Amino acid sequence: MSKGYDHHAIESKWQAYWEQQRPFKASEDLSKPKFYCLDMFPYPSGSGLHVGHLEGYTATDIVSRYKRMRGFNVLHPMGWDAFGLPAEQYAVKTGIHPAITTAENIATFKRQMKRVGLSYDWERELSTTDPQYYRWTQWIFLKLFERRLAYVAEVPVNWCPALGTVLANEEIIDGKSEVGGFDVIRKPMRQWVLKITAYADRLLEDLKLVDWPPSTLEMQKNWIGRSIGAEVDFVLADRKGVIRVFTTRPDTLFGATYMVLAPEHPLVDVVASEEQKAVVQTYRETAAKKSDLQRQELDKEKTGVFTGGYAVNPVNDERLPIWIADYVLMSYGTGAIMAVPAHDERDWAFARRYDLPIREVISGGNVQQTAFTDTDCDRVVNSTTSDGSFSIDGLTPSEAIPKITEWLAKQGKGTRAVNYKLRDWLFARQRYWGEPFPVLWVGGEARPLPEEQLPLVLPETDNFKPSGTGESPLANLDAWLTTIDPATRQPARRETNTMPQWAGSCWYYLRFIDPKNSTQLVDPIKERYWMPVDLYIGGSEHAVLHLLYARFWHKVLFDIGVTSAPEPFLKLVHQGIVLGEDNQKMSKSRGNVVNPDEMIDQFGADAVRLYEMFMGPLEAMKPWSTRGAEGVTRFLERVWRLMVDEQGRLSTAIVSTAPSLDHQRLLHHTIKKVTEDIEALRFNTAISQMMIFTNEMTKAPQRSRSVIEPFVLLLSPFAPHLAEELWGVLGHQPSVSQQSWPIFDPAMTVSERLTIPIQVNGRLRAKLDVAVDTSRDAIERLARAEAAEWLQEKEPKKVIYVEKKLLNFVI
RNA sequence: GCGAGAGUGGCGGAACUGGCAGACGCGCGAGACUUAGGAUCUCGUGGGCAACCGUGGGGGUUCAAGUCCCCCCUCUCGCACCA
Repeated sequence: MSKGYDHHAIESKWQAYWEQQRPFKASEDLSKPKFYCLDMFPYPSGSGLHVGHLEGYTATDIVSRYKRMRGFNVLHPMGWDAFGLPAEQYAVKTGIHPAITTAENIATFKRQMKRVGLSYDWERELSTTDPQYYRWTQWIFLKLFERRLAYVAEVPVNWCPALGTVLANEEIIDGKSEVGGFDVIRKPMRQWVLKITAYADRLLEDLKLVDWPPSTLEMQKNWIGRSIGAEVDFVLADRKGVIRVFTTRPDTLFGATYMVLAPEHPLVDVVASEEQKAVVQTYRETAAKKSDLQRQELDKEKTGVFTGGYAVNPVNDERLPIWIADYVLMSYGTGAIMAVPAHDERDWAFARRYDLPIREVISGGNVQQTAFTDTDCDRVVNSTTSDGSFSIDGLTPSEAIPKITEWLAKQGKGTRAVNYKLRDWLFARQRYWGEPFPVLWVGGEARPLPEEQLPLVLPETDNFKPSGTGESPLANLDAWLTTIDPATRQPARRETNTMPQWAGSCWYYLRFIDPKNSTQLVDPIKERYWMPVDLYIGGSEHAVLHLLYARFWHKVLFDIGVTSAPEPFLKLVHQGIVLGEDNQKMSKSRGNVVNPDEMIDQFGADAVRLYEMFMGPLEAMKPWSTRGAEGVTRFLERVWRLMVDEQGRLSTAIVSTAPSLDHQRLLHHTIKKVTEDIEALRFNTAISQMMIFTNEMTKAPQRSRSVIEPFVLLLSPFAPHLAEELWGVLGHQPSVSQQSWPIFDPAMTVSERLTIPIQVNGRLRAKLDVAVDTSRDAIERLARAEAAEWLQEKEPKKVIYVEKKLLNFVI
């Protein structure tokens, strides 16, 4: 049997070498240029690594290996986002402590990552569940609390009376509990909330500083949902009180014909007349029973009832009937609107249904037929006060908006206002497997735990079932629960909520910089050196929440001087979803899941890495193809045979003599292409070029070392095990990772002959093979001869010559 | 409905600022070496007999359009009564 390319032997050999030599450690020498290359760290689930994970991890690994060879000090770490619901649910079912499950899963993930040859600096490994880590998560919470960015509010939770527990959104399917299928209702409970809205403007503004995919930027902007308009006060007609509304269209104020309060609005009771009280009450109760899902149902006919009350339009003193309707949400703006049916689709539909007047105040549409919402080209009409002292008639809406806003402000009836869709962040979970809050309750007041008492360690228990009161399982642990407040020496009860999974992932990139620091979250000198993250790769499912929460915490940490850069992640890329061979999403039920371990057994880690990158553009969604993996395996075998003979020795085709000019050019072109493609994360085309190189060299009976050796280096970030082995076969000491990245000579990337396509009227008619320095005249003369058949002896009207590119006769 | 991205051979996909459409790989076909080939190597492979036709469809700009402009269709992702 011949000694072919044995990926099993080669890969385990070099993995053992890396394990021992640790060549991927980030250096503490802070004088070198740095590159921080980060993956979104995974939740270590029971099912192990997925080929989708591997796509992103391979991409960052190639960049990291490449950057090291370019002389950068590279920080490429990995850790575990290990708190979370699945381990806890498993514990409830089996009684096995989540810490045990988590440790096992981490071991699996780590083993798989090492098998793929990912060049992480494992000395920086961290887990969010480690008290030495979550000590600092708790510390950040104390800072948020100190700055009044963490507060307690009554917030509705998903309460399942049958199960006696609070449920996470993920545990509810179609309004029923996932377990048992019981009803779930909304019930207000005391909750910790983080004031992310205080950072809304900066979170929006600073998106200008980052290089992120447009869709992700857009999603963040929409989530923050900033809109500029005015708040306007409408005085109640027959009672004391004021309804304040938010509107983005104060220019349509003269067109308001009724008002709407959200059913939960506190003024409803004040406004409702005696005769209407009963209907109003019924409507409110129906609305309250509806789930969010039902209330948001599309195409639903709008409903509402008249309250019997009236308010006064501040611009014309008109009496406007006040309605309640569930199309107005208590959670946005002021929970009340002025309705302008002529120029708002929702108000128009509602007015039609309940026969309310529609008054046109912007010309250009037919408001009896449909709402006219354009603001670009048309004019304001019917908008002058009865005494004529104020008018916006004749202006365009965009001119009218500032004018009327200013006027309202002068009259004390309104003000310019900015509104956000972004809500404060509900930060508490009624769970065991999360970070405990460093908070004590003393006489109904929340008191922070002193910093010296951190970490507040999650207490041991074997009962992971919920307490039955809606509190977390921690409420069952009396010995842990009751304590003494160190400040006042009074009896205290610990906070029983834990933090959501997002908490640990909000700042882990900072801890990788200085993972063992026991006195600080991160050393400021190291932080200034390493931050921001230069390249961050992970799934687009985190486009909003994780990335928004992390940016929020980062900005708070920036404000207290822990971080030095305004934004944490400079460049962000989402790897595309890897579909099954059937072009469907991979799922156990479809049976189309590709197991990375099996693929590595069959083809080897290098082939799997290479195929992951060769499938297509990193960001695109694309199907897995085992045939395709075979294809790149053939490529690696060809590379092997380029240098190694059948006895496993250096091939006699490898020579020390100078290469041909063609081979030199091919090499330099390949260096250029691979280098530029890695920089632009176009790994698929980099691999194509290496295939072209290999195909050419396979044909050559003599392969010069001076072209083969640089090629092995180019291949090394992609197929590191094979590259190390070949480097050894070529007679060099390990490791390729210590070699410098090859440099191309621009002079060598241009060839001495050119093919000039000859067109007649833009159609390709001939091709000319000429020396690069052939003059235009000479080319044209040759071209006329070549294209004579098509020119038909006519003199072309025009001859277009693009330098070294093309020649086109126009006849 | 709104927003973002995308539509190229039998398949995955190339084509940097408008300049040879289909690189590279898969699949397929032929040949070579072989007792043998599901190994390896070489050659071929968008359609059409041809003139020609071809980058979702229809217009346009240009000497020249996958690439730029206008209209439309389809798919993916996100948001969805946000006043």
